[in-house]
Amino acid sequence: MNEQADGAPRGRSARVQASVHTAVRELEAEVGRDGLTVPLIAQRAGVTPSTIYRRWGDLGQLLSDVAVERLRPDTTPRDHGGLASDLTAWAEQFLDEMASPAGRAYIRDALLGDPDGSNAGQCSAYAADQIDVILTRAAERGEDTPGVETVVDHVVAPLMYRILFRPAGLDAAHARGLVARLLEGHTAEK
Amino acid sequence: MNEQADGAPRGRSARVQASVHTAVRELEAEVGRDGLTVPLIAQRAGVTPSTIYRRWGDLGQLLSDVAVERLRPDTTPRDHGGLASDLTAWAEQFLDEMASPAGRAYIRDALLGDPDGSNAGQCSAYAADQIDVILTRAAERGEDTPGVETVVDHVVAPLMYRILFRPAGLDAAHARGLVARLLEGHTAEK
DNA sequence: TCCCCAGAAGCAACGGAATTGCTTTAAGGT
DNA sequence: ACCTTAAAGCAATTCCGTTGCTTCTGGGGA
Repeated sequence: MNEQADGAPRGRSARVQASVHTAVRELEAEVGRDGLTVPLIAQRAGVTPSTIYRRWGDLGQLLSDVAVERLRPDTTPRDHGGLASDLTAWAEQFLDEMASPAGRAYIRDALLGDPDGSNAGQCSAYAADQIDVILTRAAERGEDTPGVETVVDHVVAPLMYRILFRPAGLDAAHARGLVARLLEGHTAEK
Repeated sequence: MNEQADGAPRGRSARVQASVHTAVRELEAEVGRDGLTVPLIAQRAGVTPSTIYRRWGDLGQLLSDVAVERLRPDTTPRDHGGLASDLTAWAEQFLDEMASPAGRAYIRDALLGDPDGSNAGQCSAYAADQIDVILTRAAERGEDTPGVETVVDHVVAPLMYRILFRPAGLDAAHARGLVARLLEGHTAEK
């Protein structure tokens, strides 16, 4: 016996996982990030604390899971008709989402409760996937494109580094400059 | 009444701070990063737990302090006679120290228990200072140099991003490539 | 020199989070 | 329809985190 066609997924485990995740999101909005506690989340989710400890280990890893879920892009990058404008728009949006207080908090949580680095890797993969879409589209147009790794190194990494280590003096202009420099450099060395 | 000329600094506060820091370092080596706990550290340091909680807030912030202390560079960058070799050597050493398991743990701790971002800023400042020394030296030789911000964006940031988000496939060759690309790009667009 | 005062550490008690052995229930396969 | 296995519930225990109050250190002023 399985579930219907709606969102409710298979089995008790999945139900628990879903209710815990939504409990985290709800409580995060209600009591704030620092008011979160495992017993509190458990109560809201209609679950015993030990269940959470056994499945996630501790609060940090649970928050890390939820954070990664929230950092997943919900749309594919818009098509602006050219590589430069596609990348620029994407970088600006990326910066917007990640540099906000909420975005920074999610990044921190994701890195924090992540012993083996798999959650952080997932975040990086999200960005790489988005960039890959943009680059593939550009290549199909016949444009000359840098590699995904190059874009990650010279656009994503600088933005993320500044978000984490030097929040001051980071704006859309800087993001645009990074993209511009990347494309100049790429076509120049071609 | 003050202290003698040796390392023991002024007053009870400083003595406590020192003994707590050394207790953290000792216990980190003995019981491992995950075995650390405030009461344990307090006992080793000959201090009551409440003292630590009042001074540092929680374990995370204490570890963040200790981590930043360890991430401070202990030497000025070696002079290899040219900007390219200076930067390359520095990048390789930076990667070596930061990408090791111990280095990654310190970076994580420094970022983690750092509500206002001042510790992370300090880490970034360490790297920027080192780079500034190299660039200034190059400028005095009459070499054409990029700005510190540019080096941070295109060498430090990519390395740090990969350390944090994508530990796999990161080696000295990649660090060298980043420096090479930076200097090409810089002279090319001049 | 002595005393006083502000700040920091010690002490102790309490609330609640984290952990664990055992039991119970649900899901899926035979 | 049963049986097996994995996951959740339950309950008890430990000890971490927190706080009000007391005690002590050490620097500055009378």
